[in-house]
Amino acid sequence: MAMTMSPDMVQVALPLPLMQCFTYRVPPAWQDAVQPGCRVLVPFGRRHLTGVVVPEAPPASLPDSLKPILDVLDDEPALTEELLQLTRWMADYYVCSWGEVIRAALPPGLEIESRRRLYPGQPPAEPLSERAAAVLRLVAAHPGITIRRLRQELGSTPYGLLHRLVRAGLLRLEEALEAPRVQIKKERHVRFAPAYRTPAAQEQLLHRLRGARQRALVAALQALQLEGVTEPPRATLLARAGAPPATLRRLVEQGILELVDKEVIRSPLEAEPPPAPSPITFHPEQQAALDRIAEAIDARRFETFLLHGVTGSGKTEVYIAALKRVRRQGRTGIILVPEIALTPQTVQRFRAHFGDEVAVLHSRMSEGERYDTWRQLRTGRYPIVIGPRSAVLAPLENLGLIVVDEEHERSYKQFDPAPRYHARDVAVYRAYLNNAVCVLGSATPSLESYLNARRGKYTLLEMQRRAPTVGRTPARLPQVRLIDLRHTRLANGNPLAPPLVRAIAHRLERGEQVILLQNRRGFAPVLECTACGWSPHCPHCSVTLTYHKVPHQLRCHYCGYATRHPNTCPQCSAATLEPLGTGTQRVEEALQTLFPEARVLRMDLDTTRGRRAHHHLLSRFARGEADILLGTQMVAKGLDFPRVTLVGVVNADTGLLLPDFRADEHTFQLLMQVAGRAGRADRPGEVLLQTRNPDHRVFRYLLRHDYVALALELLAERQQLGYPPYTRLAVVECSGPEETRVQELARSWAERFHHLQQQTPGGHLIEVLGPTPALHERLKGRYRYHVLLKAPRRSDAPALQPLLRRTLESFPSLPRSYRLTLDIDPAGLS
DNA sequence: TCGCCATTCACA
DNA sequence: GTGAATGGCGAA
Repeated sequence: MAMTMSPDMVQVALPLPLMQCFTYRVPPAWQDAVQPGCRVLVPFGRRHLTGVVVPEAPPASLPDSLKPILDVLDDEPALTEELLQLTRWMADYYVCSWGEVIRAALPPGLEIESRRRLYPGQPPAEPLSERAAAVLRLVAAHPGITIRRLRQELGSTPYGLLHRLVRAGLLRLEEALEAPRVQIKKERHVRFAPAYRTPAAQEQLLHRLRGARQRALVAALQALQLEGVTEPPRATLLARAGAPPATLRRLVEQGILELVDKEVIRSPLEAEPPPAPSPITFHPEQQAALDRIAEAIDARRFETFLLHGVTGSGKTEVYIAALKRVRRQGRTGIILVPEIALTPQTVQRFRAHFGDEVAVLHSRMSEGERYDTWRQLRTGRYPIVIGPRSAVLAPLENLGLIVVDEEHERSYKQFDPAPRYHARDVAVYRAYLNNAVCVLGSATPSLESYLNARRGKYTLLEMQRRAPTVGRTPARLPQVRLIDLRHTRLANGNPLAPPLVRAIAHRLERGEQVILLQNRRGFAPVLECTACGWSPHCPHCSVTLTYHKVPHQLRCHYCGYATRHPNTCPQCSAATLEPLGTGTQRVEEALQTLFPEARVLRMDLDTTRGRRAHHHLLSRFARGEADILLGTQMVAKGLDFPRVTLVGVVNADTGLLLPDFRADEHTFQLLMQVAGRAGRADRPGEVLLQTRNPDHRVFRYLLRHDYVALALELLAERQQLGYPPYTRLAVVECSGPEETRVQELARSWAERFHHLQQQTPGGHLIEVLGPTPALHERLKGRYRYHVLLKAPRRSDAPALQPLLRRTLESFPSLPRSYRLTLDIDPAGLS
């Protein structure tokens, strides 16, 4: 990809789902400033949008006249050549627009766009149609309402009506550029003007000044100077001098003091200095793994390692040692962790070794903090970044290492807005582009990575022993036992069987801690009328409503719909609605009844809404302020708690019953991970699993901590049944408000794909399955149908994307509010 | 014939 | 993803 280009026109990628770039003329004034990777403001249709200049040649055929770029928004390119190359590859691989990928690589909130807003005009002189009156009411209620918002309220955009209302003077339509939501934050600082910078001049000044307040201000600035602060913030100086702003203004007017604007960096890292590093000693397995990685780093060779190490085997120490090696070469590193594991404790472990070379990115940061961190990464201020999925696109140059910790975690796969990328796979490709090393770490690797390792595409490094904690013997793996719920009569609604209750009581007596996993939030997932069998469903989604006891509500976990709990069954009027099944709230209630003295922390989506709630809960538990940590899968990740000696899984079968070919793999991974929380110091740990399927192979292998045996069995099965990682999948989802329409569109899409494939030399490489209704056929008021595409042989997989793209391009445009979304390598059959 | 809506296309 | 042109349909 050549970075040189004819300066009078450029290709611009726009953040829209359009599979093409657009060509713009560059006015002479901008020709020196415009470079690939720069953000530019361009006219597009009747709108203005922020796009990014990409290093592409203009197409052979162009419209007669090109529109000009209106502004260049960056002095330095926002994206390096390397990131342009990476995002380009992602757009090709994930079959989405380059502009959409670029948007994911830039901090949010920077976009400048034009918006059209509506304001009330003259009052209507004659009676209006119902619809026109509705529009005027909306605009009167929300002056400055956007057209998009109006469409949401009305269901469609009545452009004709709007224009007539504007012509009649009943409405005003204004188009304006919206400022970016984030900007560089500046703070006013004060300093002496050049003539007063010497001590002598300042002394003279103090004699000359008449006002006591003016003298106090000058004296305060002098004092601050002696403390080493030559340009204090304005607020600091005023507070110190006890002077009003007017005094300062007068001194500035007299040319004695100057005001300067300084950039302020909003940083989520606490001002506290990084902690002291604890010494690292390596056991032989760690050393061997590190030696292999170090060799590739020293050779500056691209290589991907799968670091398969049991919980507590010391994977983080290996990451740190590898990163040190990379830093000694002057190269940089990215550490990816699942969002949930991104606690201050994780960050502190890296800060202990790398000090303020470490930057953090995560979703709970404000847009301002993210923007500032991104800018500092871009300038090279931080050579190390630790963050979730999106950090794989961080603007670091000279990359030497990318670590993907807990690489099997599904949160690495982006779903909601395109690009639907898998951060692990992007990490491997980015490492390849940089001749860097990629380390994928996990106690229970994804079958994709494990197969890649067995095939030699990745280098497999095994660490099967727990590392000794300093000065102690290594902790043993916890003992896992099953509680067979088929033989245990549970009292109505009691989710905890006697053996688990006894085990909990035992730990409480000894002052040890317990973690309980119940992978469902709320009180009960279903409410059912015992008289007629009716249960409440979401009006927008094809799912039952979950009963939440606090607050007393029925809630949809897919769209957020909430309603009051009905007192009687709306179908038969009986007052016999009974909660079925178990959620975290029910377990919490049971614990409070059984152990009124125990201090229980519940951790699920409902108790971790706040910015730091997640961290607060975990650190309270770590400090011993609670005895039992109860929650959804988020209790499986995160910290080490040395006093936890019991892990209980209230319903280990949740997840096994999902209609997903990865159900067994995911259940095993989750249970292994939560089991690893037990007994990490020198106290032995115990894991109790409540199940109705004690003979299930997942439990069989779990009892023996035997990942490899399960992986081999699952791999053999996947190969036989034709599932990934032996085949490649893509899902095309068609969604919209009307079921028959959605189904029809999905069917014609499948036919078009099939048809195009037949015309392609080489024959039928890709199987087309469906359309079928999605697992939850209706979500948020939209019906969903899936077409599954499958490349049965890996050698045929590269045919998938070009065919998808061609189908997409040749498919007629969809009606408003109907959508097609493509998901390459889907994480689950949702 | 007008107003309303869904459909379709262009956007550089 | 959005704005605007197009054409069919029912009400006047």
